Amino acid sequence: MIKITFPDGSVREYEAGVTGLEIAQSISQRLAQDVLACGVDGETVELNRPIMHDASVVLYKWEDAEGKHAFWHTSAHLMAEALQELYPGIQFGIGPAIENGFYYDVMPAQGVSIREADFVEIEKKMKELVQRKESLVRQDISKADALKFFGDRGQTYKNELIEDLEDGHITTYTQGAFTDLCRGPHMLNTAPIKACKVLSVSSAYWRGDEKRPQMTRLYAITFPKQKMLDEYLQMLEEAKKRDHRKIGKEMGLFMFSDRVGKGLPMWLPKGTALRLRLEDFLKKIQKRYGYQQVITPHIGGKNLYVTSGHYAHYGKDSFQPIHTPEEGEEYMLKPMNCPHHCEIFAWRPRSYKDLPLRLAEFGTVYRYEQSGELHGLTRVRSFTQDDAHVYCRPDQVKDEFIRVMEIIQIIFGALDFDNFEAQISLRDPNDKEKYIGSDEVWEAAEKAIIEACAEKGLKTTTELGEAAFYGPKLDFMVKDALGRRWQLGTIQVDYNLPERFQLEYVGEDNQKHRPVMIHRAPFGSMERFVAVLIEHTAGRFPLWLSPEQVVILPVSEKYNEYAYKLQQYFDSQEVRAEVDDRNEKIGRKIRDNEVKHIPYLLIVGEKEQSEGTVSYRRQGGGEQGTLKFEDFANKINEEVRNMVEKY
RNA sequence: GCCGAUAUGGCUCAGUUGGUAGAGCAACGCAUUCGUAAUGCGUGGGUCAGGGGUUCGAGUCCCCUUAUCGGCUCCA
Repeated sequence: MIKITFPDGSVREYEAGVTGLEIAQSISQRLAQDVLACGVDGETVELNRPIMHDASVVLYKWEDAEGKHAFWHTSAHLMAEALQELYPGIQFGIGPAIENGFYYDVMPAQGVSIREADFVEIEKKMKELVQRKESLVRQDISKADALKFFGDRGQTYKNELIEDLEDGHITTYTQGAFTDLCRGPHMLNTAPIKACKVLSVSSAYWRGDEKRPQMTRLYAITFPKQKMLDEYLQMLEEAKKRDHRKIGKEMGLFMFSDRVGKGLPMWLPKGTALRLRLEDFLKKIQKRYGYQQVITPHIGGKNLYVTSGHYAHYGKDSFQPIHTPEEGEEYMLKPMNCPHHCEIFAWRPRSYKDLPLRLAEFGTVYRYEQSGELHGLTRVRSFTQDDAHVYCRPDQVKDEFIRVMEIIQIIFGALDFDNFEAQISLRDPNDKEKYIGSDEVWEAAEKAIIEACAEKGLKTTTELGEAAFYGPKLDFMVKDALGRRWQLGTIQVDYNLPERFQLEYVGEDNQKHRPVMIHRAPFGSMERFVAVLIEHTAGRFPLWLSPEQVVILPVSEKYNEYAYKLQQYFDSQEVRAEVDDRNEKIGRKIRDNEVKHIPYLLIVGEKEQSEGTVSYRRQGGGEQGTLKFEDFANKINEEVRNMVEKY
């Protein structure tokens, strides 16, 4: 007999060789039906894997990430099986489960392509295969046999994968006529897959290498119930309604023009009002944190970037130099503000008493992003960073880093951005060529970041090889409406630029010392931040009043809750009379909590020339009075500001 | 940059096997002043992304360019 320990700490005894499924059956029939995979001592395995020793066991259902993973991974095999039947001669790459569903990279036979129009056929075939209730059979296979097996079937990509595997650790899974190289784990058979949907087709480089062939990547998702698929698809539709590109267009926040150029956004009056509101908010905080504003030109001499090292790294992939009538004179659109700020630091001799010197600028920069990368406001070719550079003594780095983290926390907190991820990006220790600066300097910078995060108790993930070429960084990542991850705030410790610009300060010892530089941008870029803010607020959070009396009111399930707050102010005939006709209707709807019919996002109470007065009365009795429209608007502004800024 | 898809009035979309551009909303005008999915009547608005080709004839078929969308790669 062996002892099986469950997550709740309870222990049961079973015969050696018992399987996860048998354990589930011993608990309840219902559980046995729902369980998809099991964890044995931390490893997820099939339900029919015999357990030979004492172990801690977790039974995974659909609700568990591991359960979904097994479900989707199995579904990937199912789709591959369908593709194998539909597209003779197709070769398979990899087919993993992902956050929402799975994909399979395939290479159809020469001259064959898989198109959106074929999705229905694939889904049909998958459903047909499910009907056969085929079991997935796991088999250990030697490397030589595996190479022969897949080689005989012309699966060159699979063989390339096998080459990298260690003999003795190779397994395959077979269902019906389809055998795949796979580590598992899987469900015991494909029967639980009740609903499937091929979502999109695109291409992906084999093994992520742009020099390798492009595979056809099919994204799909499956569910144990048709209803769950319907709900998922509906959820996707809802998410599309929150897309900042759609809302930005509808609300008139920003625009693009082919004549101006792709990736070059233009802020319309309402969008500008929103953006300025955010900028003012940050400026106020920065003032409190001892920052000084500076303003620098949009271009800089090419030599500036040769000095900074950016030219060597990005020169060829940037907007190319601007030439003047002067022979040999070249300027570049600035792709970042740091070099300009370094010149400001070097403006005059600096004392240790000047440090930390915190220079802030809403600096518009220009980067030649690959055309296929452009995406709404989130990836553009001209954008404004809420940039600042903190020059400090080496012993001040950690404190300054922490102060920057505080600013980011204030902002994210005020805007209710709670589900961000903090990512520490370090250099790839195996590819030091990519980076500039000495080992000691890198180690000091990485240590400072790690310690600062630990000290602030920030939950972080660490990515190797994601550092900027001049230093490690801490990034704050937020997801958009469709779950795509975008980097917003960033803090970077840099020992290299001060070196390149030979920045110095005179220390207490009357000797010259090199300052350390911290790059930081809490919003990241105004464009991207506003994009993500729109998608977040459209989903759930209240409202914004700019100094121009623009209220942006997002619609969501929680809409009523926010609408109620506004109701307090709009509960008067006079307000209705003051705002223009269209907004009047909206005001009324808010009052009546008639929100289900309102479009995604509204602007309420916008009034350009108002001379009248407003009588207002707070709902539920209490405060009332009469104010000029302007004062009334300011009053609302103030209250909403307090509400939003919370601190 | 790469693979694939898309491109019709301000917006959302129709437009059957190629035969002289349609709707709703918006805008504008008049009436109405309470009409609480949004009053009534009327008006204007598109060389169907741009260019080339096939054809007696192209929004509809073919090619090129541009932009956008979904991914890949990239992201100072």
